Amino acid sequence: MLDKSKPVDPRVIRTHQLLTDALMELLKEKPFGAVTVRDIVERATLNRTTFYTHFEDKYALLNYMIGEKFQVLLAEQLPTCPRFCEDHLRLLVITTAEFLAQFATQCQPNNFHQSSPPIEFYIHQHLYQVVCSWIEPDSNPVLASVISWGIWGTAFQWVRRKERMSPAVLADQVVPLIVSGVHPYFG
Amino acid sequence: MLDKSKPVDPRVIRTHQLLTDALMELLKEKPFGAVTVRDIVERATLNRTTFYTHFEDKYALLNYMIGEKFQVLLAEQLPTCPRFCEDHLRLLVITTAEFLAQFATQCQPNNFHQSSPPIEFYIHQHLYQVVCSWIEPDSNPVLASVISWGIWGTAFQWVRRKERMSPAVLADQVVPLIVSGVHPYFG
DNA sequence: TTTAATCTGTTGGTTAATCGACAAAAGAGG
DNA sequence: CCTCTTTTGTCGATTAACCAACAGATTAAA
Repeated sequence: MLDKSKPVDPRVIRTHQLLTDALMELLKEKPFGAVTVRDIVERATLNRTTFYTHFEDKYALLNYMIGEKFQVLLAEQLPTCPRFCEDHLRLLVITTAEFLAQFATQCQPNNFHQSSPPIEFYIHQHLYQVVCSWIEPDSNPVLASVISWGIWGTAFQWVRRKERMSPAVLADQVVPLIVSGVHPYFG
Repeated sequence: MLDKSKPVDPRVIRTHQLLTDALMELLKEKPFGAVTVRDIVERATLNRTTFYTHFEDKYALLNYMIGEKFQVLLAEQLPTCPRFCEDHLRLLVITTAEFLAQFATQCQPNNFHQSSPPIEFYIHQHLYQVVCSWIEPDSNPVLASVISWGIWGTAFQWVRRKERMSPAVLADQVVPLIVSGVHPYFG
């Protein structure tokens, strides 16, 4: 996004909604790589110029869309003021897994895994931001990376399996590892 | 409507759609008399000023909406080039009856019959225009009135009945009367 | 009746969306 | 390879949507 602050003008909100809705529809029909900016704006009944006043390119829109949808899911699952603890970490892992799974089913089966870069990559950035908001990222700049990539990678592999355990069971196995891993840093 | 010609600007098309969708939603919840312009624009996520650049008042919007929906239904039922004949007259009666019935079920049960003026009134204008497009209205200015009001009034009473015949049967009874009535004028 | 609140319709100034056009880059097919 | 087509990203000018504010009408309550 060109301007990261939350939009207030109702026209901007509507435009963002139209664009994300259009992209989501198109991802049900063809892989992200085959989607053009023209496709998106035609589906959204918007002018192509308007697209570029809001997003650099289609990758920026995809990133924005995933962030929005992930935030909505997080807001539903997490308490109002989440913090870095075992319970909330568990919910974060479950939500991430469910998000990837839900997204995979929404898109065409072959869409999800064959784009370059993989669509799943875009979720990590938002996951990282959540972890950063929980810990003090300046104290140890690597901490948030290890945690967020650990969660992301595990969920990434998990969602690709045909036979996979439930998100809750996955979280039960992941969280203790993270907690014991970061234990030295929290006494 | 302030400008009767079909809108071409995609923003105008979208605004019209948002307004009619909002009004239709509100009519499911409360009678038209209780719907304010503010209600409509809030539901449509539009500014109140924008409403007045397109419509005189809420009655004009209702009229426009009914016209649009009626036209869509007509386009589905009638052939591409309808004319004044028994077959197409029959389809017109059926479509009118079905439109009123469908509209009545879409709105709250008590909404439909207790507004002032009755919502049904707004359909006549569009019915009249269709009949005018079929005959030569200048030759006999009363002809279109008698036909359109005859169809409208019959459908109006028909839709208020608890136990009512099918639209097709209704048309079978109405059309012969019209045809024999206007027969002297068409030799 | 008076007061307070809401709805209506309008105005002028600001911001976003549209449009046509353009050059450059990327693909497709011969 | 070259040509034809499509896509991409950008530009300035036009139009529509937004917003705050206003006066007058309507309605509800005190």
